[in-house]
Amino acid sequence: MRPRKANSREKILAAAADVAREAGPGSLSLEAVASRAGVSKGGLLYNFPTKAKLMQGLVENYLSDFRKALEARAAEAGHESVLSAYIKLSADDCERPKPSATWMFSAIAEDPDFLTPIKAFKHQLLERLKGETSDLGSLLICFVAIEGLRSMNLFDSDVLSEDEHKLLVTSLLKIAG
Amino acid sequence: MRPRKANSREKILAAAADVAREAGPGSLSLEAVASRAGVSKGGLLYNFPTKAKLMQGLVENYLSDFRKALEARAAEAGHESVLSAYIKLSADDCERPKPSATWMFSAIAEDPDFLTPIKAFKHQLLERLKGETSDLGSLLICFVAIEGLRSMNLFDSDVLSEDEHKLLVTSLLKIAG
DNA sequence: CTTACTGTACCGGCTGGACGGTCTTGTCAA
DNA sequence: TTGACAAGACCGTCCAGCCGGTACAGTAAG
Repeated sequence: MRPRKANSREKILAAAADVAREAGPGSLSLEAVASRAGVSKGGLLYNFPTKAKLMQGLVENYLSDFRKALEARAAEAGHESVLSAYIKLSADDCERPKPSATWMFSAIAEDPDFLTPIKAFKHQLLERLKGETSDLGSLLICFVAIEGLRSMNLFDSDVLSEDEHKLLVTSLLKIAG
Repeated sequence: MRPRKANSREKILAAAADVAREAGPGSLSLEAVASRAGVSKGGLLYNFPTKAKLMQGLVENYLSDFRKALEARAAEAGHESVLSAYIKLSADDCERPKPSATWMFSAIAEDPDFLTPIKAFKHQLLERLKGETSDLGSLLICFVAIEGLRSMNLFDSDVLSEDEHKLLVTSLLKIAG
């Protein structure tokens, strides 16, 4: 069974994301995270014995959230394809003004391999989408375009206005079929 | 004998990119760069008085190379638009198996603001492309798709096969008009 | 030609601070 | 009492930036 105060883990994960976002990915230290989470360093190290484990936790948390969100969207009525669900989900994710996954940069700095599960997931997702359509060209465009949207959000590049963002999404949904 | 006329600056810049790529963005230390460049720490600090200056140098070097390459492509015969030149340039850049700009992660870790010039350039580029076409929707798709391609290359995500890469590029060129 | 001076390019040891991880010492619920 | 969990002082390591040197090129007076 999980510890009695199971919320410490999640608080720490959230705190880590906050610190990376607000203080910069290079300032993600154990002390900063602990302090932000309202926990001592020892407490943090108890939940995540190593910084690597913390990064891993961040990645796993991110992936499970992503999976859930995508499944929820895909199950909604009005989506004729997983691709359109993916597009809409990503559009919403990237509409939030502030990037939420800056911690990825910290993880990469620590060890680029931390992102392997995410790459694997993306690959898996693309395979799934391939089975859904016969127009591979359009699928690839949509897939890469979403990747671009997400990366622009991650890098905090606000080169697209709100109107452009909306136009982009409707255009993508159109060619997605 | 030490090369008296050696252009250490460029050697250092190249070495920094190499170190970030091979040892990981988190291992970009001044000593590592100096050693890789065949220069002492003091020599490095002589050319770049601060780590921040080194990052800045990396960004400026990257941008000037990018500008030159784009202008060269655009000037080539057979390009009816800057957009198609941009697409082809990016396709070629991303075909190289190894990411070449991993140092960006180091720069972000140091201070996210280092990438501001790059964002500005991208914004400027988009404005330029806007003046070229009347189909804003297609332009936006191409633009973010390229962004996606580049980010996938940067993250070393090889989710697309070679054939898929080619199909994507031809599809993009088609909707680019 | 030679000696003395000046500025440039580079060297490498040092240090102060930050950070990850360990260890000892609590604390509190059952 | 006990054992899961938390606290934070402490230690070893790493690194950016500093500083006092070295080597050499140019110049120009003697």
